[in-house]
Amino acid sequence: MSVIEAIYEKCFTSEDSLLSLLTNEQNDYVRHNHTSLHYKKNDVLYKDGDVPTGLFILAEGKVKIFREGVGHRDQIVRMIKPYGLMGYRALFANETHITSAVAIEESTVIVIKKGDLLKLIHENSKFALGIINSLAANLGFSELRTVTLTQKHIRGRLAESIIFLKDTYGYEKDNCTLNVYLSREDIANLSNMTTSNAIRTLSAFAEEGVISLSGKKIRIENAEKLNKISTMG
Amino acid sequence: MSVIEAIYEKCFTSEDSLLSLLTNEQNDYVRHNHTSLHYKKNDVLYKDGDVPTGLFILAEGKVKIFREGVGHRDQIVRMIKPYGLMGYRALFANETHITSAVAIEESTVIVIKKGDLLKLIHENSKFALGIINSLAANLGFSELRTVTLTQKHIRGRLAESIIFLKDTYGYEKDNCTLNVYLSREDIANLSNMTTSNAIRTLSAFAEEGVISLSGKKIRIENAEKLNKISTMG
DNA sequence: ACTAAAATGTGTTTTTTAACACTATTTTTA
DNA sequence: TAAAAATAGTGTTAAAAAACACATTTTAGT
Repeated sequence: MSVIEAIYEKCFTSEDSLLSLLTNEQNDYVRHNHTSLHYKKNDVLYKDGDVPTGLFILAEGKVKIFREGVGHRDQIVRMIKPYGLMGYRALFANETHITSAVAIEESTVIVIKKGDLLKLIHENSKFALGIINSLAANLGFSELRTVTLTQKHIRGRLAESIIFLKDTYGYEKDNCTLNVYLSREDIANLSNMTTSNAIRTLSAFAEEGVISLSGKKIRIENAEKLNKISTMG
Repeated sequence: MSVIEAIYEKCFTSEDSLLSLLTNEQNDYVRHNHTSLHYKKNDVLYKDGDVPTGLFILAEGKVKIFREGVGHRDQIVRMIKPYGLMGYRALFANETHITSAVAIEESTVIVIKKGDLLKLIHENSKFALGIINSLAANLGFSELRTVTLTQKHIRGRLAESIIFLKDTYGYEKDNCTLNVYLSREDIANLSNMTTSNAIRTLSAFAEEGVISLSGKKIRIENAEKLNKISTMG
């Protein structure tokens, strides 16, 4: 099995994946009834206003979900890691998309179209509960985020974003470099601040020995201090 | 049938209520297997940190869902109207509550306990889809709200909150008075601003003829202008 | 009805952060 | 590989909104 095939396979079998909740029969059905899409860095998966077509499951890569707000300023509202779900919120709410999804690195996606998805939910209550669990977790994240983005000061917001990126994508082998590479602008859009302030505050953290920077690489040097900044503001 | 009984009955039959998706048999089951709770203004339904016990359906009244943030400043993240669901997000995410729910006026709630709820979902995929639809709608609201609360300026945020209250609770018989009475502090907590600024900005809107104020009564005098303030900032 | 407490309202000061203007560096691409 | 474009970085100014300090009014409890 090639590397690509192995990754693809895990999307159907990993217990982290929603698809692992399918019956053998359903699993088989989906294997023969889905679309597989490949995206390069900066490619658009869907955009604000589009009609949702189905459930997107990220097999490999990283995706940002954001909404354009006042004066072309984007707010990143979610970040997707492998086995994460996308494009289903609008579908289930019977709305058009209110956010856009863009690959931040090369990504592979499995798409299950609306009709098939509803069939799976109808047949399999465990699968339905998996969807419910995912939406509930997302809603919790969004509500927590609303509070911190509105109430914490710049340093607290940035520290929290760095911790969020660590929790979502983890470290590289060295156990301290964030396993995700974002532009300063994306970091700003995640943290509700201007790009200038993201740059400035990252530099301040580096100066204080909390993190260290080298291009887009961010290393957490003092996790405790970072937590404190995130919590205390 | 008394007024109370009629309200209660509608919760099981109104097509706006999730319970209308139940089969006759299930409907009957729930009628005999639920708790009915009554709350006075300012009573706590559940609070941040509590273990979720079941699905709360608001039969009558109004409830605010909020989270205490930095320095005891609350952020209201949802407002519930009759037939609205509460307390189910944490339950489905297998978490403790991350928000608190407090009645803003006398309220009646129907509680379906976790076991029964899971049984209903297992048996009835339409009901499951109803839950999914509700979570998806809430998530959309939360994501939109995150963007406006972080990006709009005070006037835009307050205007949007007033429109939100109108959309949620509607007008009184006069067709222009908001059918909900909030303290200035609650309005501030809904709009991410200090109480002083909520008071000041409400006065400014009244001065400009956009709204008129009389105690906790808010009348929309110029909906078009209000929309413009909300949209343009 | 009377008092204490809570909520509302207003002016001033201070803090935070965006906006702006620009340089330097890195990355694309022609 | 040189030019152009995009990204990163820095200092300064301006705007927005919080914090603070009170006065006034309304509400709740005895």
